[in-house]
Amino acid sequence: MTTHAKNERRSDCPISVALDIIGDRWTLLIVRDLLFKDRDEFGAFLQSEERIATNVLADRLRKLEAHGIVSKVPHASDARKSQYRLTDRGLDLAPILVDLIVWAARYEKTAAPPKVLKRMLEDREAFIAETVHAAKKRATHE
Amino acid sequence: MTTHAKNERRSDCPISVALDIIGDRWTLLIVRDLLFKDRDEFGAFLQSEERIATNVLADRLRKLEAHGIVSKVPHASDARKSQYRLTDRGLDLAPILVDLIVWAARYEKTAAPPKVLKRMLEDREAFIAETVHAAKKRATHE
DNA sequence: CAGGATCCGTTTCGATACTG
DNA sequence: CAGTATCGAAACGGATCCTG
Repeated sequence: MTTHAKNERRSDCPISVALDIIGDRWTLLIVRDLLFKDRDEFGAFLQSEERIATNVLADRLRKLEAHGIVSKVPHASDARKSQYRLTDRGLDLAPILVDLIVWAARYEKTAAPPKVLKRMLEDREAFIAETVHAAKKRATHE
Repeated sequence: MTTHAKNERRSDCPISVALDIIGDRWTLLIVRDLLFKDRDEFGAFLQSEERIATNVLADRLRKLEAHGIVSKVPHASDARKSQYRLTDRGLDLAPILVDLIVWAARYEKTAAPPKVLKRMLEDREAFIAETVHAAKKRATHE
């Protein structure tokens, strides 16, 4: 049922929404998928390597929708499917996600960073613009 | 024990650390407290209005330390206390946290935003610099 | 008294089976 | 394919206890 009646706490740093969305592993992952990967369907999210469970995914998509970050629309061609799109509010997270990824990568001494990362670093503004544009495009006519 | 060789998953977006730290309500909150509030002791974190439990707090501080985001040092004047400081890596989160707070506030139609928020918006760079500087200062001679 | 650790009832998670 | 139902396992929250 998960009628999370939101016990909204007031803080002098209005971070409550951010806590719910960013401060949750799974919602963060979904937003990442929507932004940077070509995933916008239920089944596509499931294929993320982080292996989210179906019930948790359904719950988080509902939460994202409730917060106005994602909107659910019936799929254009396939009646069985639904498509999840980032709203403007969700798209506004793009720069933050990029910075977050860059931050994480900076201290991670793992193998060679992927090309994406290089672009994020050297061409941040353009990369963000392209990402948002691509996400919007996907949303309109996929 | 910094044996964080755990279940490191490889992703083409190296977001794993970010998931562990930012994608967790409590660690996110601790970092916020360290950055923007004058809290750097165990007891101080407990007084956050979000009411973290002592066992969870201890766990998250350990996790932050393991990830090299926070360091624990004996308190200068009071032998009973410990002080938690943000490392350089932790301080690098400042711009991201600021953007996150601004993002959250932009869509939150609650009461008048606090002064801090105004500064974050109108004077972002300077505000971040001051915040980091203040955190460092606190760390050295509090 | 500050910084935890431990116990314990409740909530959430994660895996899988199941349904429309 | 997109979810829901179920259930054991893990995490949480709160209270209390312990230790320097």
